[in-house]
Amino acid sequence: MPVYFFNTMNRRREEFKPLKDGEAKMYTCGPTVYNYAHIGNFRAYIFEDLLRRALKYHGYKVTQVMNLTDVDDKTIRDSQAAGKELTDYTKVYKEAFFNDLKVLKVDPAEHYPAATEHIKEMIGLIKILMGKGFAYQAEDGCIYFSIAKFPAYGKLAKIDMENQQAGVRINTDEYAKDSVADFALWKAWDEADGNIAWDSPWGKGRPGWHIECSAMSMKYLGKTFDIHTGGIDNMFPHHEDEIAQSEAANGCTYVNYWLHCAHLMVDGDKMSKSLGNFYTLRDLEEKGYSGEELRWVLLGTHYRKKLNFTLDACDQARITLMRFRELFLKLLSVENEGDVREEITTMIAGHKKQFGDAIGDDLNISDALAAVFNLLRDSNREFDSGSLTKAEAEAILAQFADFNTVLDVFDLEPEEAEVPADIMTMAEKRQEARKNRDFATADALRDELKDKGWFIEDNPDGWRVKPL
RNA sequence: GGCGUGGUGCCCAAGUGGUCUAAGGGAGUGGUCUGCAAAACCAUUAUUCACCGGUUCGAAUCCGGUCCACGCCUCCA
Repeated sequence: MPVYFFNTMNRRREEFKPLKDGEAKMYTCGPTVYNYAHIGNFRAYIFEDLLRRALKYHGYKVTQVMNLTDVDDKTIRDSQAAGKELTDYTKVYKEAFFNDLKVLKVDPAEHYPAATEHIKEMIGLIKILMGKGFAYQAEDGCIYFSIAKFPAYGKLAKIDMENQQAGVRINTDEYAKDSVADFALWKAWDEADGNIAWDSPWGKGRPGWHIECSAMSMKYLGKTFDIHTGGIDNMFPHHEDEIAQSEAANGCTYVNYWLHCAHLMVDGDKMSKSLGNFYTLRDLEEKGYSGEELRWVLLGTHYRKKLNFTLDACDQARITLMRFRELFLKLLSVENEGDVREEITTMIAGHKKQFGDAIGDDLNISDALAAVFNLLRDSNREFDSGSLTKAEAEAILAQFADFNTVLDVFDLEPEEAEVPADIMTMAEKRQEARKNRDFATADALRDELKDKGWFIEDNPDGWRVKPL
């Protein structure tokens, strides 16, 4: 079954044709570890997780690289402000980042190269660019990439450099570069860098931001690879610069498919570090939301569409996931003997097909979730009819497990909550009252239990107590 | 100024030339069940897809124009 992606390079939905059959190599722009990542960052990481899981669902072997930017203006600035060594400072946020990924059930990438551990590769790449005449050393000692030497510059962002207004806030006089748009490959050391410096053929200094992605993707994925992902705002200039560096140095196509994820908004406003209106995962965990609930919210909007994040949506996610949980509990309780009826097999297969087609069609999550909800509804209906066999219930649960390899939001083996003895006693007293048709007492006890956080549910064949 | 995205029911949202009198979720309403609830299920809520014009046997889907909202061009996923 073919898989399709919307390729930003051509602004079209295209069939995915990997360089090597059955394998997908992807590179993802990772975090700059100078602070805790916020929920908007995680929107992107969850999109990339969905992408790799969708590829795997369709049988691809995935090799993903995600870089960690642990040296740049911000990490240097903030580590100095904190009075810490750079590596000690970034270590804290690296660890926090991996912990957050775990909470959100983001599958780990195959490689997480850190910029500071690949200085040698970056210098090597800059050497090639210098050798081929694409880069030059300016009077300030920095090495710049000369955009004028790379005519294809702007092909991803569809920017024609001739027509660009010189940025309103750029003071051209401050720069030693030949052209304002030229970007730094290597930054010569200055006092603000403190003790952060590496030796290079061009004097001591540190790499520019863009060069790390080109150098590290080349090392782990090759000169040309299948998929490059990132946030829409990284498209220009960062990804454009990556293309320029890599294609100038290697003389071949850098990436075949570019996938960009839209922004996350909070209550209708753009969220960003500079605006300061952001939630970290910690903030939301403190409010009592689980990783699965947040994952459900971040997963639910198609990646190319702006996602409006609200706490209301998180509350809703809890209720929705509870609906599934209730179904799983019901299915696990089925004991009827018997085979799996043909119609059940057909029903399950139909929903599986819808799900697979949807997730393979540029990650159409809405349609994929529709399939999941359709299975929920049909399963409930079958359960209610009372004819469901244990084998059928297991087949349905197996299908949810299959969906869960992509979604990873369900607990497929939920357990009934432990009910404290005093709560149980009250519930039993209520049943007694109901039996005697003393509904006033029964309802009073039900209200009292509700105040204590427990809910009594009467079923045709009994009753149960569950937490609110 | 340049580049780009989007406007689908009360809300979120899929669908991008015929099976669309438009999927799915939320909310509402009616019903089955229940002592009453809850849960679950059933029914119901867009002859219509921002607006105007065009192409076509046929358009939410293509083309042109208008209006509105938003993003990037500057560190940011």
